[in-house]
Amino acid sequence: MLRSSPYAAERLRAAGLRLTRPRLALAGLLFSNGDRHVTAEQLFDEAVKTKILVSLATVYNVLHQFTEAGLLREVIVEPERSYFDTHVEPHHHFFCEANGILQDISGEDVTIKGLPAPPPGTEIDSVEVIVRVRASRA
Amino acid sequence: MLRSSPYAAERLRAAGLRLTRPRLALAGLLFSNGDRHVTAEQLFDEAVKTKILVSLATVYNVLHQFTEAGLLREVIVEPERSYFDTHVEPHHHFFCEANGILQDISGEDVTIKGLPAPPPGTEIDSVEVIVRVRASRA
DNA sequence: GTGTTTGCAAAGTGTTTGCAATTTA
DNA sequence: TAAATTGCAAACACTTTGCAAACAC
Repeated sequence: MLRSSPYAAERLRAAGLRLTRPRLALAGLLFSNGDRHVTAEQLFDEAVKTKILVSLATVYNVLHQFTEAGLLREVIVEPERSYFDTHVEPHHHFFCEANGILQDISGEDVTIKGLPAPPPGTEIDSVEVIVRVRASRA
Repeated sequence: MLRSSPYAAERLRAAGLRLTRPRLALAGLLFSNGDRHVTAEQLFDEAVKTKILVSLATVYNVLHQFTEAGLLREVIVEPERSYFDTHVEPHHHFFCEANGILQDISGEDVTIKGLPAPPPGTEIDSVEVIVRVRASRA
């Protein structure tokens, strides 16, 4: 039983992942509507609402499989929850703790100057800017 | 029973915190040796080694009390652990996941250009750069 | 003395895992 | 059919909490 957007199937195949019902369904939710930032729980709830039968454990598994396959990127902004971002190119984020909303900042527009060399014996893996915001009391 | 470095006592008093044995002992560990980045578990282990009797729960409580009092700053770089930084001024970090080591990057040397305005209705709380590094295969 | 803080153990939260049953290719 | 994946429930790691006893001021 393999039915979903052909686009999702495409991406999974390209990433070398088998086309299973949960993967196709979740890929459909994730990749059909522009850039998204979701937690496992959010995606699970969405799946349930959309009448997709998946277990929460599978949502976690799939999120990690997608991340390893380069289809997602994990964003760490809260100690108690992981966010997954469908935008995998280097870029930055606004994060509002009050409502848990992450928002992309294009990586190309931002320049960072004055970074020292990484500690001896290490090399830079990624550079990420997190701009924490709060509701303005205006 | 209140014995510890007078410096620690000083800071606690200034922050409006009662001078309790656990607080004084942990403040001694935290603030006597320049800037530090610790997890609750690390600080607890250190306390145990130093023959300081504190429960892990109290270490958590104290870390949060110190954070609220402005003596520490929480740094979020891993989903499964919180780090606490004795350096509370705005600054940035190198982080090596392989060994869990955080290292300060002075905030003054770094300039970030091209950040867009924060989302409508919000204002910037903090801007933090996290440079993830890995052991170089040199 | 009064209100705060501690420590313990239990509860909580988000996440991972073991394994039999199912499904993909 | 062989190998991979799923779902469930149990296990996990880290953190928080409830509450009686201990302590600071």
